[in-house]
Amino acid sequence: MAVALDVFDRKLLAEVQRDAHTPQNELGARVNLSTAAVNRRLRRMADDGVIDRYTAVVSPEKVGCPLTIVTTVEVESEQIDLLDTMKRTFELCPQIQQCYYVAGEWDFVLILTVRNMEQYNDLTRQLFFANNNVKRFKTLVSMSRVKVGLNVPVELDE
Amino acid sequence: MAVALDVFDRKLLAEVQRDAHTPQNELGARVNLSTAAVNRRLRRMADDGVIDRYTAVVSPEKVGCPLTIVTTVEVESEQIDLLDTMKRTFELCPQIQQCYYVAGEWDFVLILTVRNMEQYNDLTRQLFFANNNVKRFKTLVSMSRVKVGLNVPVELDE
DNA sequence: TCTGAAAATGGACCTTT
DNA sequence: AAAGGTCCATTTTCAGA
Repeated sequence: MAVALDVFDRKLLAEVQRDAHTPQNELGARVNLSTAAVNRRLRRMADDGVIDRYTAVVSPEKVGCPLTIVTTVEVESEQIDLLDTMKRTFELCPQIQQCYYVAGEWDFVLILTVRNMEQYNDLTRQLFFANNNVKRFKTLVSMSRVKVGLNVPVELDE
Repeated sequence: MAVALDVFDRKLLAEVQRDAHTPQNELGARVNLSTAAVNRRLRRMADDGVIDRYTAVVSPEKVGCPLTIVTTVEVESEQIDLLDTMKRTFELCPQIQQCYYVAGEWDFVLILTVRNMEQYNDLTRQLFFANNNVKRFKTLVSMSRVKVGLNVPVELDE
């Protein structure tokens, strides 16, 4: 599953996670590699799935979704097909940025981005109250997005 | 805080959140706009902070960080400077992808990406056990990353 | 919106290990 | 073979008319 990555690859990953718009010649200067080599490595990592995709990170506040909410969900039954339809529902809900199926006190952890409390309230009805398989859920309202990203740590030494 | 966005802007945001490497002429074709118009709109949204940054999404599994963990933390005291140093500590930890300061049963929700349980265990020592202001914390180990992203929902109608 | 210059990407080809 | 470098064609970005 994991892919062999040398120091150059890891440095490049750190750079493009920080800023994917850095031109390849600039990246080359930073990691000590020609533009062409940078190009090849980035392409290879994209082909290998090491780089999953490139994306624009949008500010939720600026587009009118200032409210971030973390919701934990406990299900009634962990029957496979019930879980699967539940996962699908969560995946399809645009306000759900992230959904983790977890072991522990809860079954799902959701990260939501919503316009306001009313919208969240509506969503709880659709997603939880209307779903027989939701035993209970807990809402944690974010007061501050202290750190937000999907950056994966990479070792830069050696 | 929020910025006025028309349908074109919102469609563009949806596109670049999906794939930031789509060329601007292609984007133009999709939303019915000239390349130059797309260029200007994207630049303006970046200048306005609507688009915060561009980033490469790296697969944690492929780089040897297959374990995602959600941790909730309750603090002893909510004294401002204690909270601030705590936030700073979380921000600086590379394995913490996300940190939300929340209202409710817990004070912080963390999303971590780690190599293995041992590394997580080490981190709990550093971050929680060594910190007097951590009253308790709970660990939820992710069995499946059902949906992962930072996509912000945008209305495409009208 | 169109046109064209500047910048960036990515392939061809040769060299090194 | 695998990976680097240089050079060149193509594509993409981006500003001026």
